Amino acid sequence: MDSPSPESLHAIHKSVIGKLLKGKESATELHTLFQTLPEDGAGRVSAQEHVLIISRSFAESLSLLNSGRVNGTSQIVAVNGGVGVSSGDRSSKSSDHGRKKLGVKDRRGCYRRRNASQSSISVSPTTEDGFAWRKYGQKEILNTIFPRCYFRCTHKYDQSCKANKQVQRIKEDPPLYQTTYFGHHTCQGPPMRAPQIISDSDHMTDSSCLLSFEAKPPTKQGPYFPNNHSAMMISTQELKKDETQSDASDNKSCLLQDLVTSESSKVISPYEGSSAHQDEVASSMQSCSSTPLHDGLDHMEAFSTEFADLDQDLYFNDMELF
DNA sequence: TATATTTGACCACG
DNA sequence: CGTGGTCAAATATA
Repeated sequence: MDSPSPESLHAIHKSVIGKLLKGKESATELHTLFQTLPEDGAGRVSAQEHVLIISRSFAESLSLLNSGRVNGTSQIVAVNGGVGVSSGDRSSKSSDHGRKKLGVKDRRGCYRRRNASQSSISVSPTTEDGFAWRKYGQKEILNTIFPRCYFRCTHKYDQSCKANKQVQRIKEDPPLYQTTYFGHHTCQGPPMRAPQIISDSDHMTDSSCLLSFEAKPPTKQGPYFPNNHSAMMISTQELKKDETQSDASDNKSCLLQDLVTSESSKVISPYEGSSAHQDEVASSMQSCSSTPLHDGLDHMEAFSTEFADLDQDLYFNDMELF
């Protein structure tokens, strides 16, 4: 049949994602606005709920678009297919109650490393995203200040939802979290309201930026995310190294945050021309870092020169994969 | 009592 | 062998 050319498909995808991103940004800004309103009206609560729903709807759509691209190659099979630990499995080994069953070979850690090729990264002052998550692990990660938290969808077992996410705090004072999503929600909009998410965030300002990445299959010089950050972060890591070695770990996080900020606005730009909104997002994020960083700015210069490549790279990825 | 979180163990991967 | 992702018993919370 007359199927659209790949180019026009790319264009359509890009356009759709751009619009979704815009909508989501608006929703989050709206949400932020609500935070500033007095808490008297009951209407505010319901309005906020709507905002959450909208926000969630956008996030889900984006997630679907991301994962839909591989369609057929059941993404992230490694996680569930490989490990295959489900409730039944669990009960089968609950026979002995010892915490350490050294003799018995249980299946802890029996997993395949996640194929990072399917991920969306969101940087936000909150971890709130409207979905119900269940934390299943936390780990100290090398060269990071804060531990990384691992979440799976609450409906992993009852609805076989494969959505997972990793949340890493990247800045302390105004909290800033980098959330990496894997897989998309196949669960039905659960009857639960949003927050059941991470405990340590009471900030509801959901001014997040969603970056979506896709691995280029052939590039093999190690995993797509060699460390704990996305492709975007990879080269920022080098900058970070300087910082790390020099000293102040706090400085490090500031720098990272700054980089992230610029990333966000940069990355979104390929989707849609209008940059006014992006600036708002960027500045709203910037406002999170009240710390003026002289050192960081120096690095930003170096970073910006590198950025041309990064930007292209990212853009390229998106183009390639849509 | 049911459900969620914590945390040490386990193991694949590089 | 080090690191990161996951499991699951123990524990906490509703």
